[in-house]
Amino acid sequence: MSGTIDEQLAYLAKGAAEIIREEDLRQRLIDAANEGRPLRVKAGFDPTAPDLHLGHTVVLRKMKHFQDLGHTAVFLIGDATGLIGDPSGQNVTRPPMTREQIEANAETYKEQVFRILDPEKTEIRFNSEWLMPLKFEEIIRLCSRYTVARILERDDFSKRYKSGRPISIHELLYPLTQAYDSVMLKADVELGGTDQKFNLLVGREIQRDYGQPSQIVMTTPILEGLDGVRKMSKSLGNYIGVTEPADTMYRKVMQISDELMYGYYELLTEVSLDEIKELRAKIESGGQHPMKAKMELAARIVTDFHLPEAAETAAAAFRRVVQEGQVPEDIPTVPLPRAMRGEPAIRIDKLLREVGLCSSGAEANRKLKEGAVSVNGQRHKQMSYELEAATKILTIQVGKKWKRVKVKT
RNA sequence: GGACGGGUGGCCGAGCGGUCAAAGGCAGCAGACUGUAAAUCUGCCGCGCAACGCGCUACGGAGGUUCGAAUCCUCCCCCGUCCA
Repeated sequence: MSGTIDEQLAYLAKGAAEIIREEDLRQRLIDAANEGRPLRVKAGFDPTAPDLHLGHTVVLRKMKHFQDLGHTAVFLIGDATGLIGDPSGQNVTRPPMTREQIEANAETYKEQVFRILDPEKTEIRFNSEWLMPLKFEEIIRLCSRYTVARILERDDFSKRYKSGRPISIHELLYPLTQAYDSVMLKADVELGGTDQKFNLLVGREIQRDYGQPSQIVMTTPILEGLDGVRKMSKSLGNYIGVTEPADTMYRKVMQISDELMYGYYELLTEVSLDEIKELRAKIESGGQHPMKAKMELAARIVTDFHLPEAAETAAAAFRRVVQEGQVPEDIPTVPLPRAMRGEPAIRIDKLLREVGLCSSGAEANRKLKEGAVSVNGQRHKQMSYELEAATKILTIQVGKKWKRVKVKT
């Protein structure tokens, strides 16, 4: 543990949306220093999707900051609560997951978190450990400590209730179980996105009920997805996964709007707020091209999850493929479907479907008409394609998707 | 238990016997523009078929009425509201 308490506080507060309560955190840091005991900093993750994405990393980065000061990160995998599905921010009940799905997802989590967290100071836990053995009696006891009215205060619950959309009883249990996790883990601090605020606060009260000091709640801003409108999430498809290839990651970052770029700088890099403000001023006054700043951002993000040289390779690929419109390097090559071999002309619409460039023949047809299809660099609109005797490989492009088809061996 | 309202394409939502592959919006895809974008504009947006057409599948499920049903009837399933 290093630095004065004020310095530590400032370090931790940076990029946090809210700290409840900051005075408590100060005191807890002092206590930790005096007792020589690291704080237990909890953050829970639902294994509802197999991949972590940059949205998750906002919280993970904050955990890392605590680790930098010597504290312990408790990475909680909500395998038991995954059976409920966090209703936060949802307007519908989530379908529950199967045991197998959850376990598979939890496994991939483990591999991914250490791209950010320090394994030496991380504890990975599963809440099934204490939730599954819970006796009915104990569940009743837990439930008796909170009231329906208070649970319904939660924004999404009250909205759903008022608008006549269903809320299942088990969803009401979610905040309570999450709170119970904090009790079992003896959490000093719990981190989460601002949409988690309610759940995190319930933890404070339940801990008190169980005779523990209330955890400090720290929320981080919600990272917007690539569309710049909705929260980054796997199910919305507007995400960048931490295990995605460098090229893909780079390209996705470049696709965000200029406006969104500043938010990403703030939540996904260590660049300070002052520096970001400066960058913004420079761009708005015309002193710097926004694209350059975005490339810089893309490079930083790629570097966080890949080898340093990957960023350069990705940048080069981006320049070549997207900016210069050249053929990408890593196009998958597939053989010509058996049924189509030996013919002088190829039915391109069928081929697109067989090769997976289009999901149906009807779609392939539309794409042809729209002029989205190129064969060997030439836009092609006809259904059939006359093969020349010398042609061995067809390089086919449909919009952003590419494939090579081996016509002759 | 009773009364009422509802279940439509990935989502929201109109349609309430033929002209419905189903208005409109969102999301998505493609093209144009550009800085790669965003914004904007244009087109597409169930599947099959060498096709400006024909066929098939679709409006919670199963039957039925009708020349014809997303639209009417019956039963069932699911959801909501109010009363108890």
